Amino acid sequence: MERKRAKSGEIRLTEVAKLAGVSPITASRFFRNPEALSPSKRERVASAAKELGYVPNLAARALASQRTEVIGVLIPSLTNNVFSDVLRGIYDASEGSRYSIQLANTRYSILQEEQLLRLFQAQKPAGLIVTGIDQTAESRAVMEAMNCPIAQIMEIGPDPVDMMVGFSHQDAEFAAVSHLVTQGFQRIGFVGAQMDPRMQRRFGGYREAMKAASLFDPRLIMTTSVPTSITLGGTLFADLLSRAPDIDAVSCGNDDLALGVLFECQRRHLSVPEDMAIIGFNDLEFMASAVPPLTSVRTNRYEMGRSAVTMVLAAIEGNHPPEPVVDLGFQLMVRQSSSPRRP
Amino acid sequence: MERKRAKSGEIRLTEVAKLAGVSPITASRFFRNPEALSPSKRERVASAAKELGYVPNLAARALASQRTEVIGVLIPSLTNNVFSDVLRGIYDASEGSRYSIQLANTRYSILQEEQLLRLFQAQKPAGLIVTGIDQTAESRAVMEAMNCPIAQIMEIGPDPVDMMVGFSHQDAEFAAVSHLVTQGFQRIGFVGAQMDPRMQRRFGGYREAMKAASLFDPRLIMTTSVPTSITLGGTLFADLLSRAPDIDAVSCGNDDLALGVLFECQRRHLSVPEDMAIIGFNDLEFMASAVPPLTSVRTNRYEMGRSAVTMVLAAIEGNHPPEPVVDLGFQLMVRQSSSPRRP
DNA sequence: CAATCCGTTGGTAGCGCTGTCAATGTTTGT
DNA sequence: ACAAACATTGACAGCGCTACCAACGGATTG
Repeated sequence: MERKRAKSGEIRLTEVAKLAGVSPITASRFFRNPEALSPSKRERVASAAKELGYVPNLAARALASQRTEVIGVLIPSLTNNVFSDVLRGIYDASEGSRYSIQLANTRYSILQEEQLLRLFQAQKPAGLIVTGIDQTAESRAVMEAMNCPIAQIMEIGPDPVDMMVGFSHQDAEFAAVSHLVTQGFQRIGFVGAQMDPRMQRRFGGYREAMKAASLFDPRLIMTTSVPTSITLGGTLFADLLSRAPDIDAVSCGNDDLALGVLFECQRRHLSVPEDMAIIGFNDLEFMASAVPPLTSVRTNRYEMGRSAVTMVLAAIEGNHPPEPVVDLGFQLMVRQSSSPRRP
Repeated sequence: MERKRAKSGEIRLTEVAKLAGVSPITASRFFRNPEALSPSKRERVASAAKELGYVPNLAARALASQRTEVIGVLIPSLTNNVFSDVLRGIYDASEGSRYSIQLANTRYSILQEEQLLRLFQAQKPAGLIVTGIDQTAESRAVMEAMNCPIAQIMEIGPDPVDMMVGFSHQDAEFAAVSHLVTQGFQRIGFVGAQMDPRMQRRFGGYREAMKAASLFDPRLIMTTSVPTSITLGGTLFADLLSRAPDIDAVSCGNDDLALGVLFECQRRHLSVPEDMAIIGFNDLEFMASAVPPLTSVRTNRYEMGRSAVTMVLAAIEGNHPPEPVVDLGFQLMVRQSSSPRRP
């Protein structure tokens, strides 16, 4: 008995080939590299596929070719606005390519990351994008064994697994705090939440800038490992104020915290920046439209996602970028909330 | 010559089986249904797999079993905070199950949705979650042909493709506007952006509530198809004010717009709610901590994502829920921004 | 005019796993 | 004690596609 449309009711490549009057392998080539066919056959296969409504079986393709067309992406949070921009860049850049994105959420846990990495291993992705540079030794080992291009994003540092796209959080925060110092502020507080590695590096930037200006005082620091939120910004700022009532500025580890601080200032009738200067980090959309507009450090999040995918895609094609570490930098967006202190 | 670790350097199931001294099929069963093995063999296979560091080949599994362990998810935006909550629910609920999430972004385009749906078709997902109820006829046909559980989320309506989890945007907005009416406001404006189907239904709720109170006036409406943002809220509100300077309240199609309106009020030194009441939609985190706290309609976004996955998972196991349409409702969160109008 | 090359096409043989069904032991009921 | 029911295991035959290599014809070359 002829074997035909055996189990599944799906159209197979063989059917298409038969209708087009070519061998299955020629039909197969049509879907992967149409230029290799003569125009006449190309035409025939195309119309046969359309007529039958053929949909290639990805599992069979992956099994036969020993590779997938999936790029794995590991991010630490789905809630944080920062990552939605990165993701948008990632999805945008992957569009049009044959590759699809497989997203996983580590929830800021390097152990979860390790586990997810092993899960990805089973999929043999064509490429990988991971957040940050603080993987466990085990995670690094898995990545190195994975034999596919890997981009670490959000930060840059020495010793990339493969490629990196990011910027120096420490330098960026250093610039932010130095700006406040230049504007004449002296008692500059720091408010931080979540305290993931990037937040810690930003805190490092704050510390170095304060020390460089001989203004460092541990009482000016208010951090927590609680996940960040706007409300939390207000709470932390309130705590900070009760400990150090003489602060004249706050550098916030991110923009959500900064907005929370602004609201708390409004609640206490502290004018910004006259009574309290505020600076945020990331330059989310609301920073410019807040009242007063809030100074922040713009980070190129969308571009980071885009570049990471572009680099991974190029590497898959064999074109590893000459320089594996790309620094996307940052821009200090000076706004009213950090206007110079009155003399 | 013996065929062994043929092309790829990967460990195969056969190797594990050999080391464990069982047949490949028994080893296979170990990974899918360990309870079916006798304790001794289970033990042997487990240790053999561990020793060799075996990772199952998902493509081969999918090909042989004619199904995948992927749940496809279609959402219209990665930027909108609303969807990050839904996504969090989706990812949280899928964790622990064997299923992984495949996310795709339609960018509010039903044509893009159609295309992505066809792309998903090729993957034969085990389940599908799509946003909204306004698919094209073509999309519906693809979904119906897909032969897997499908949940439509965010909204509810008649004629589900399979299952639905959501709430009535029209009823929710109706409740919001009725609340403003009850509080004594008369010239209630509406500000809307993006104008996707859900925003349009919310607008419908506004219109009905205003008509019911004999307060409807087309000059009170300011909408645009431009994607939503906080800044846009301010702009639209400014436009609205110049057209209808006598408005005493604004109902915003979402919270971002509401925050933009609040900022614009602050800029113009309009007190909220004395000069202008504000009400938002979704109850994002910042609504409660704004100054003054902003009234909003809480929607159960996280729960929506969770339920959708739970229902799809159950349906995959053959337990379709008795009631295919689940209404998660909404709660009016009354805060200071809609305090009663002075007599 | 033969030798060589290239572009195009097809045949064969798996890729690694699981569905099906039969075979084997093992317990239960009467 | 014997049949019947159950639990456990294995053999076989693909799942739909592509890598690899060979074959073919026509164009190009010396």
